[in-house]
Amino acid sequence: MADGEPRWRRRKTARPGEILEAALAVFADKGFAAARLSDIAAKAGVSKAALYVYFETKTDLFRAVANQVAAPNIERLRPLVDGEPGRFAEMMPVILSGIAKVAEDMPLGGIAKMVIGESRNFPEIASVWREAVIERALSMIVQLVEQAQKKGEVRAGDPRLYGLSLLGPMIMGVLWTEVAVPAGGAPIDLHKLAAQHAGVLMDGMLVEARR
Amino acid sequence: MADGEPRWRRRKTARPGEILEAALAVFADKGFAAARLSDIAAKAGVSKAALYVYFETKTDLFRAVANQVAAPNIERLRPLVDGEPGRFAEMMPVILSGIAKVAEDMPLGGIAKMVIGESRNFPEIASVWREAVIERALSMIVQLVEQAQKKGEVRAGDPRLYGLSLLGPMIMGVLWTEVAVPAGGAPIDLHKLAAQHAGVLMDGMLVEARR
Amino acid sequence: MADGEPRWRRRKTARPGEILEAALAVFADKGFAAARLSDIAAKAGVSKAALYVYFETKTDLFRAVANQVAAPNIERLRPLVDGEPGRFAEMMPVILSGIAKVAEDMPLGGIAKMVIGESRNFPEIASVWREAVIERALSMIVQLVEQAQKKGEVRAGDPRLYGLSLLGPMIMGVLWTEVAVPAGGAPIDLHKLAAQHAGVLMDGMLVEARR
Amino acid sequence: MADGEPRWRRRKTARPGEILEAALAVFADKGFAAARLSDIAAKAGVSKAALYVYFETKTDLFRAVANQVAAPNIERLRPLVDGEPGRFAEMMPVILSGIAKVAEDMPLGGIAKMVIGESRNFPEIASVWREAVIERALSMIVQLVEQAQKKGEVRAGDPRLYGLSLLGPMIMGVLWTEVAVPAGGAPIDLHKLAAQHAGVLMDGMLVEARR
DNA sequence: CATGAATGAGACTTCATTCAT
DNA sequence: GATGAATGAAGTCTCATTCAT
Repeated sequence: MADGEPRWRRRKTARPGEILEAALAVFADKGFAAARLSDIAAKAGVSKAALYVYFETKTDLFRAVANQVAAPNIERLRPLVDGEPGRFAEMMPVILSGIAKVAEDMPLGGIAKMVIGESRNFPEIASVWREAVIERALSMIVQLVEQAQKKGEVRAGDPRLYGLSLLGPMIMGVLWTEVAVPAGGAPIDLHKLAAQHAGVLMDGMLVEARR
Repeated sequence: MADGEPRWRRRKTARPGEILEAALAVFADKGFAAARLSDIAAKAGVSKAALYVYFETKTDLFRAVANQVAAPNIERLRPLVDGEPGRFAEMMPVILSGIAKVAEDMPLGGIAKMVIGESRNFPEIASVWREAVIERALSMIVQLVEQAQKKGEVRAGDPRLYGLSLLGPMIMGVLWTEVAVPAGGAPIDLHKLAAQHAGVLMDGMLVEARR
Repeated sequence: MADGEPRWRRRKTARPGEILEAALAVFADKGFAAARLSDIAAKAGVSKAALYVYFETKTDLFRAVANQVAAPNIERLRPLVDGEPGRFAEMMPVILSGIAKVAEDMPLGGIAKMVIGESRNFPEIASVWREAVIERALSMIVQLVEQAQKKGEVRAGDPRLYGLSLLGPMIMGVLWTEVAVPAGGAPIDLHKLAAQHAGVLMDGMLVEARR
Repeated sequence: MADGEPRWRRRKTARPGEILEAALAVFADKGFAAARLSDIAAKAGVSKAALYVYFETKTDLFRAVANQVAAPNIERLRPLVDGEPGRFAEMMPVILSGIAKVAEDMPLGGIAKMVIGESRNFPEIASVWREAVIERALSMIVQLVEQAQKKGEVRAGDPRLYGLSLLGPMIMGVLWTEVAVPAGGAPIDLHKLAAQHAGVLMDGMLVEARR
């Protein structure tokens, strides 16, 4: 023991990332107030005191998590609308299934739950998320809709509300998966939802009877 | 002090209701963990100890709020689908604007936020809400869709997913109003959303160009 | 209901007695601090508030119980030594089996436990019991011993310490029954103890061999 | 404040012991329910929260005190009967004065009071003490008596009851010192009691007159 | 007299945060 | 940088006590 080899050496620089990861998991699971720093520390494999080396307060850590995790979300969204915008009818399924795919890769539901649940207690975080993620996604869609309307592809109507028609079911699907399924609800296949919903957006639910 | 105001006057049966009301407001605002019994007591105009006359623990009170508040929700839903189910195309706008109306009358957004935020910490409450409210609403819609499909009014497709297409935007609208608007987002007119979304559901967003 | 016969009428005067009885049971069982007024009230079949009709505070009630219950104890002791004091050797078994008999008729163990346990918190009660019961009993015995010593029946020695030799095992027996038996100890027959201990007091334990 | 005294200094391994010591004092004095954690903390020179670093609950702390303090008691008893058991008549005074000595070194009275007072509220503790201390002491004596009876030194009779005859006065003496003396009773010299009681046990109280 | 309803004071307990090492 | 030990502040809950009826 005395002059032996240390059993392992810490990956110094990795620490903050590991902590953020652990914190995201716990915050997303429990919410801000119910999350215990001791749980986060344990999950990150460090002492409670170590958290304070990197983050000044619990609130700070929460902010960091929320913001840190917002960035990659935005990046994921960009490719969905970048480049030559094709015909609207062709874009929609791509966008919707893109969202379904993103939801597979990151704990989108947990994050949404966290942001929704703490929106009053941390207005700034709700702000950040609204501005950095939701609003950006929405505005991309609004843009697409407006362009499509100009080209005569999409009917007249408030583009923003069209955005909700478009996104709403996907978000509900994500929340359902996060909230209702653990409570005994039947699981939903987000990709099928994306596909069918794209159909609704294009042709409506009705068979013939217009008007 | 002598022959002054009595320190408190009994309002017997009213008390528990007043407490539940206050508790709903605070829980919906802050979430379970961040809600302080002193806030609830103050808002209800009683002492902290009085809460314990009617509810055994904070958890109990939360449960009572969540359950108590579930019942009227169900009642509100019933008229939306009762009676002769007319043509699907005529029902949809009614249902959607019905939801918009309900959202005006009760703090639907706050409740949703509360239930979503505490779903992991109180799985039973998520269960109750899923079963008593969401699932019930969804199944009413699923039923309508199935009937309409039989009559040839609605295209083939998973009725449950159609339900999400139908409800999703309204729920997103409600959450937007609760979460994003206080964080600086532009308000949404739920009735306009209902109307326009009904159009989407009927005819789709596209002008002519099918596929 | 309006002008009917009341279903039962309360035995007004009995109330305080019933309360004291209930209080004795609970105090003896739990001790002062751990005893809940609600338990006492329930056991007495009255409301908590009713206790305050007869006793000003919990402390008051405790005092009343301790004192009220001290009196009959003293009365029970009197016959044990009253009248012509016979020969000491004949008195001892009578006294000891008298104690055993008293222990059968009243919750002597519970009371002892109560007084012992609360002696620091209620010095006055320890005082009352010491003076009114223990000291009195002891002094009666001391007196007997002194008389017997004068008559040459009993050896020289501190009469007070003789008193402890005499009483100690009976008290230990009572405490054993109250404390150790519920905790799994083998029960003791107090009458047999009284008889055998009387033998010890008279002849000692040894066979012949006087050192 | 700058370069002043550190607010607290760690004494690592010492802490739990110091806390137990303080807790013993307070519990023995007040009983479980009436003991305040703040008193214990103050007496131990730590914050209330520090108690929770070492003990999960007040109950836990109480248990630890009762058990921790039982062990040394047992050790103290062992030498009293170990080794060649001499003649019974010679052992008795040794045992009794041994008890008197133990009572000088540790707060035997306080502990007894505590255990007796909380026996109903903490049956397990009464069990531990009965089994680990009382029963053990008693059985040692019972053994001695039985051996002595075989050798013809001690009269026939229930050895267990002889045990009570032997121990009872010492225990009463200890309780007297703890309970009655602070309430105004005349102090007792436990060593004198031991000596005189040993005489009683050997020869009885009577001068000549047998029977 | 009796009580259901209400409360103030205070207890135990938790937890984010800090300090000496 | 990292941590075990410690704590202050605050929260939930209990309970003796009071008040209007």
